[in-house]
Amino acid sequence: MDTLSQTFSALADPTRRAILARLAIGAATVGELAEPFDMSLPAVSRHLRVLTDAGLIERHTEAQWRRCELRAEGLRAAADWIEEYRRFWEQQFDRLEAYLKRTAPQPKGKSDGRKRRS
Amino acid sequence: MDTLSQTFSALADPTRRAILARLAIGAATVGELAEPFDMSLPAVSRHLRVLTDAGLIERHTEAQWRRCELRAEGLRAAADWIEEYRRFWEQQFDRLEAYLKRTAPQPKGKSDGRKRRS
DNA sequence: TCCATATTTAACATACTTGTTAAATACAAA
DNA sequence: TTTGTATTTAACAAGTATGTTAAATATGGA
Repeated sequence: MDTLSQTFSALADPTRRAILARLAIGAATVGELAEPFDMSLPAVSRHLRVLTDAGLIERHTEAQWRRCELRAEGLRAAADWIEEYRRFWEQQFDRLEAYLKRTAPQPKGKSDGRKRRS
Repeated sequence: MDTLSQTFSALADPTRRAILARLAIGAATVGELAEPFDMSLPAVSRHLRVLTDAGLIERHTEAQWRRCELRAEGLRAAADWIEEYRRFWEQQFDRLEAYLKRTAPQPKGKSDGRKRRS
C-alpha cells in the first residue's frame, strides 16, 4: 500500500487517534495505552502495530515493557496533501464573504462605510 | 461512523485521492472521472458515493449527467486534527537542527560566526 | 414511443479489518 | 528454575470494502 493510503488508513480509526492524542502528552507502555479502552490487550497491540507500520509511533523495548512514543513526522506527508486543498475551501469562504457583502443592507444616511456588527 | 473517521477513510484510497485531484482542476461528470481508471463504471460510482458521504464532493444532476465538484471544505476538520500535531514534528526538526549546530565543527580563526555552506 | 447514453443498484466473490480468547514469548525477580 | 508480569502471535468470527457483471433507472432526441 502506498504511504499516504497507509497514513490516512491508520488515522481512520478513533481508537488509534485517541492513542496518538495520549502519546502527544508523553511516552507510554502498551498497558498504559490500553487502560482507558474497553478492549482486549491484543486488540490494542494490533492498533499499535498499525500505527508503527504507518510510521506514526516508535517502540523501544525496556525490560518487559515496550515504550511507545509519538513520531508525528509521519503525519507530514498527509498534512502536505491536505494542505494542497486549503485554498479551495478558503476560496469558498471568500466567495461566501463576498456574497454576504453584496447582499447585506447597504449603509444609509451619513455612514462612513465601516463594518458593523450584524 | 464519526466524521473524522469517515474523512480519513475516504482519503485512504489512491483512486479517490486521484478523483479529488482531478476535481481540483474543475467539475466533471462520472464518465469523465472514470475515464483514466482501469476500473468499471460501477466501481467509480461507488468511490464517488464514498466521497459524497464524506462531504468531499457534491453532485448535481444535469440531464442524464451527474456533475461532480470538489467540496474541499470537507477536509477542514481533518486538516485541523493533523495540524494539532505539527508542533511535534517541527519540534523534532528543531532538535535535529540544534544537534547539528552542537556537533558541527566550530568556526576557527578569524571567523565572523556566520553560517556557511557545508 | 423507442432507442441511445449516462449512471446507479443488485448480486456476488474475495480480501481486509477488527475484535475475541487461548497460547506463546520475553524478561525480572524469587 | 519457577513464577509473575507485559506483550505478541495464532486461530477464529463477524463485519466492511472493493471489484466484477448484469439489470434497472433516468433523460434526451429521433
